Amino acid sequence: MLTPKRHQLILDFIDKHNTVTIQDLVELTDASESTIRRDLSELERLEKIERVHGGATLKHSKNQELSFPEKATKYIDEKKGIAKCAASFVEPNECIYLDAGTTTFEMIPYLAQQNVIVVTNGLTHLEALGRYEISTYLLGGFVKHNTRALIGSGAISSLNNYRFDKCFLGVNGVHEHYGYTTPDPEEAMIKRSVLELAQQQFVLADHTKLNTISFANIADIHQATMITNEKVDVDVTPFQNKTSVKVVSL
Amino acid sequence: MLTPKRHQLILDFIDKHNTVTIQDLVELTDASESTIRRDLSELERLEKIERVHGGATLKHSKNQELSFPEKATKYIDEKKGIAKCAASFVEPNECIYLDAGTTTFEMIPYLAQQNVIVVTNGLTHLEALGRYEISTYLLGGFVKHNTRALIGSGAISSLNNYRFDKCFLGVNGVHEHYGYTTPDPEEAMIKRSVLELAQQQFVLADHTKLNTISFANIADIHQATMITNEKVDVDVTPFQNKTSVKVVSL
DNA sequence: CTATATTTGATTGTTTTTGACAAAATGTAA
DNA sequence: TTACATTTTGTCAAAAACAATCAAATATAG
Repeated sequence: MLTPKRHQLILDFIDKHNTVTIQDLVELTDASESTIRRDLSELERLEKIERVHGGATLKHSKNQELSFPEKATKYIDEKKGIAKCAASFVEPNECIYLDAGTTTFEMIPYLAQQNVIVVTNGLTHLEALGRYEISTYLLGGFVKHNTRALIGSGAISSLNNYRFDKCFLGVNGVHEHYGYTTPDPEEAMIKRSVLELAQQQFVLADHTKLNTISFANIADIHQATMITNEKVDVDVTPFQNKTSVKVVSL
Repeated sequence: MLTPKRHQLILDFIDKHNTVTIQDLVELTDASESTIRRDLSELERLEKIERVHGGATLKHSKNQELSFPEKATKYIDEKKGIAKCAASFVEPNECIYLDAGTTTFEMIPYLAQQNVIVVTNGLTHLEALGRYEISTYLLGGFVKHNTRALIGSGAISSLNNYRFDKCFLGVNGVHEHYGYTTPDPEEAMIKRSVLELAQQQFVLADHTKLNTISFANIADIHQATMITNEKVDVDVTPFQNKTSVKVVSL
């Protein structure tokens, strides 16, 4: 059977049943498991379906980035350590920018007694900021519901109302050559603008982000101080040659 | 059976019956207790359900969050009626402004299928707007933590990025001579700006607001269509002489 | 036709999922 | 409270599914 025909059969089956197992498809197409696996990989690459252990399902629209609760529990201790270190740079009465994201979120408790003013694009931060009675300004813009962040031209133009003593950004990738990266170009643009508006720049990145590259470039390594945590299998010296790096040990 | 399919079955069952026991799910899915437990843990982590001893239930907040706890119980039926009426003015594909507040909040479910774009300064609206997958823009500005609204110069300047087909405002007072009023001058200023940026203006005011005066003036009666509910002890004819009034009967 | 490139199915070792079981925790009834 | 039954958690080994590799089969080009 021709490959396109097989692919069509697979897509039709999934459309009809929502899910499908490899075995179903072996019977349906009379091809081997290997072939079906290859087909599924290909169809996933084309974003037509979503592979799951044992088969495939209809694609969810929002699987590009993990939504908030999913991320939140991963590496939480690392994040807390990094956040605590980051917060130690904040001085009383400063105006700081807190990026949306789980690591920056963990900074909030440490900001409570500092009488700082916080500007953020992260909707998830608001409740905690309110609880600690921290003066907060929110960027405007389009509401990205899955990550609960504000993006778009509205956010960028809101930014021009503010200047920051320090900014604290989360990123998805840190790479010696490709710099700081994140999946969403819109968010990258905001982070880039923030970097320009702050006197001092900090990037918070746990060890899983090091030496990985995401789609959209934010800035070069040297444009911010990087705060990360130590891990035996990751060598931070290449980064240290390019920018100031703070390594947190748990 | 594939994991996502099992998860879906579990969620469907809980949606239908509100609660479920592990045994129910073992029978339903033909999986072992261990697997079901793992599924429930995972679904709880994703905040889809709530685990209880012996099984799982609908997530508490899911229903609660649709209407907020304190104010929302007061005159909630009146507000819902007014909100439904207000929403009936919204046409598909329009851009509308939804003011912060409990009455405007109740409009959200009725907007779901209309493919509208919503601009708002109400942080409490965001979760519901997200759940109904409504395109949302948020004003920027200072976060007033107690009412969870955005105010200040940042909010005003954000507004200039937008124009609205219709705006829906909440008010605290409606008076024949003193017009629409609200306690906070900052919020009044925002409402006033919004009125100017919209083609059509609506004010939502249940009967308790009629003939009362609050501190800060927003606009004259005639500058918006008023949507209210009927009550024997309030005479709406003075208002009807000055502006268009829609009276909702429960 | 031969040579080359592509697709396919089988095999390998590795990873993930699963079900079973024991120990700990929790709920219940006396 | 204690005693008892049920449920939960954590661990482990078996089973299923996986990615990677390779050689045979098939298709394509010259």
